[in-house]
Amino acid sequence: MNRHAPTLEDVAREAGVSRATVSRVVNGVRNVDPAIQDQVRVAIERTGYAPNRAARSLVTRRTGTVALVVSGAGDGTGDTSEEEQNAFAARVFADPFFGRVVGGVVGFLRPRSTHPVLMFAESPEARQEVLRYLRQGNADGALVVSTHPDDPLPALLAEAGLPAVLFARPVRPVALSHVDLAHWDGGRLAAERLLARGCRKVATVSGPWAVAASQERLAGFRDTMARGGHPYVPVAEGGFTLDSGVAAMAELLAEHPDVEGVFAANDLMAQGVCQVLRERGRRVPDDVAVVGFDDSSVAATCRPPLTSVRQPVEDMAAAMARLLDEHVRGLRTEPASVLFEPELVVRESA
Amino acid sequence: MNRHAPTLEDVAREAGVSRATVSRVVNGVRNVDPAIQDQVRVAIERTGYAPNRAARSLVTRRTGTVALVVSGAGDGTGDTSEEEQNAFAARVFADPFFGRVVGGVVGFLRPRSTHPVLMFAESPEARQEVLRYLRQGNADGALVVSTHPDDPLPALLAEAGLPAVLFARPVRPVALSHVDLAHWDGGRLAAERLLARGCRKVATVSGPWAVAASQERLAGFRDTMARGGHPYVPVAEGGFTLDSGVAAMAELLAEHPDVEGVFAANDLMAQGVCQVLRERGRRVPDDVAVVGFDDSSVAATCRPPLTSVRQPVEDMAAAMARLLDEHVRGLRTEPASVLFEPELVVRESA
DNA sequence: TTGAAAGCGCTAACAT
DNA sequence: ATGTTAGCGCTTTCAA
Repeated sequence: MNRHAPTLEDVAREAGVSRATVSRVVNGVRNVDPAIQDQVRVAIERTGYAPNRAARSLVTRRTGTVALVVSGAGDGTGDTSEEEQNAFAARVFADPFFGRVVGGVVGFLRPRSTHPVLMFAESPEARQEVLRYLRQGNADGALVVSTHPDDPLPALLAEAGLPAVLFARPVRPVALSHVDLAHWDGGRLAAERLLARGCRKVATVSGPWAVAASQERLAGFRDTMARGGHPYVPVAEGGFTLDSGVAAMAELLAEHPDVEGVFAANDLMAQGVCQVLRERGRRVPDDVAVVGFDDSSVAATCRPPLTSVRQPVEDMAAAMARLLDEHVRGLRTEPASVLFEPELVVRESA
Repeated sequence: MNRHAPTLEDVAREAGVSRATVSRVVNGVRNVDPAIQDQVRVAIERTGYAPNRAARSLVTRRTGTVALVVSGAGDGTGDTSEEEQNAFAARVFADPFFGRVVGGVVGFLRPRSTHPVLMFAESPEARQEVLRYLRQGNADGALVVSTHPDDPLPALLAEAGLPAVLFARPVRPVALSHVDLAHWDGGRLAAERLLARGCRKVATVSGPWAVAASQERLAGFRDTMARGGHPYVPVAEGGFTLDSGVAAMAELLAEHPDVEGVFAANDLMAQGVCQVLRERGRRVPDDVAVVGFDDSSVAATCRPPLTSVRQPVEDMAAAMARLLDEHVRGLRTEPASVLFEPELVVRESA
């Protein structure tokens, strides 16, 4: 028994036609006699033929694969051990946000029979590896989710002329398409909710200063609070992690023990906020109302469940994949930016 | 300016040698004059050459890619909408276990310049897609993590003669390599800890009956408790989720309000156990000691931090990747099974 | 509408 | 030690 996978040639022989005709049928090109199409299809069935990806890719110069890159800003000063990389992967997956990104990307790609290659780019070597990978034609382009504002990868990608789409607008402009959220509006929604509940003393745990989204959420929140008659809003900076939320809330509570409402710039930090509040004997939402951001899975599992500003991450991720697809297929040549609107999801915490 | 990527031919011309020589240098084959090696390397540098993956793959019949498949047991009776798929992805990523698997896999793969393609196989169509993908030569093999004991994918893979390695021994034997944990010993470790703390009334929240690992953990726990003089241990079945842990503990507490120690078959459920306990006014560990399983990230973030039976998931995942690599390279022809030992990690909950 | 034939860029015999 | 050459399986002009 020959363990060789059947080729176009085999199918052609079986169907009594030429390779070219089989190719046309396989690729759904018109101009093929319906009767012959059937013959070919039967032959394909009988031989168990599956087109060879490498051969096809060699001539079409397309791979039907995209890289999904989770990118940091490691500068290579630390060691790039396997340990460190594991830690990076663990951190990434610990954030429920990323699972939603994957869900959205896969949702778009799968109907097109393509699947994402997962790459981490947290060090200079890892970034070079991403570039090498794309240049070798392992994938047609990259979907990049940066975990850090100083991430150099987008610029490298743009420079190399490799198709890529970013999640969130990069701090320094880069000639790449991206999707983003109207963060200012998200901050506004949080403020409106707290205002509507009658909270007078409010505080906020922001994301890292360096992240543009943090600033916009904060601005939207503050501007709206000011317009509502509360010009001063104490802020503590967090790092989008549970621990940083805990620390920030402890700090806030020390200086403003009379706080009645808190807006945390993501759900993970909001969870930390709730923990601290409970430990200090404050009830949520009776004593202190808490609004989170993202509407991630922790929003639902948190005690109490979090009222949160929903970021339609799945839709945004799917949009990234669509943009990349358009770029790769040459349907789109100029970088585009797609903006999504947030939405308030009311649960128990506020 | 020609936007064509440089080929071997270009490098050869630049270096004044033949394509074959350049190929040898690129692939690190000996028998090449050191001086010429340098010439070639310079030429590669100057041209910015990167080997074309498709062309290489076409002749070597290897892709340097592996599929990382997260597999369920969907039977296609429900709708396989994008929504459902998103939900599956979200559920998978909500479990910190999976992040560790990815970390371990990437840790092994990356030094070899290969990267995993992420696939979900929760429906019959998705499973066929995995088979198709592998048969087309998109990847050399699959690393399969099943979320359900009745997962039909392993058998399909084995039948098709596609290289694959499983996480955990499948319920019905399949001719594929796998890695696994000595679950019985894990249950024993949990029991020993509770026994050592002097807990007399203990209960356990098990994993789903259908999962072999659940039964083994339970058996190890019960046998050891019995040997320690506690032949009867109440059990409530959980589903490895936070909610199921909450429900199971509520049930247990209703029937056994005097419980002093609880072993939950994973950390997520242990977290649910702690939540219920706290809500019912029981302090952990003072009133009730709780031991989790996995030592996942929630073990550390849980309040209180969980004492847990550590499963070396990263190492196990890396071992999967290694096994697959050996199978693909033909270094290993018979299915193998690699067993790992658990370890107790003591924190505050017990 | 169909077939013949020329490559895509690379590796691996084989020849030198 | 190096070069020559024959494909790998597919798509795609170009003819018929």
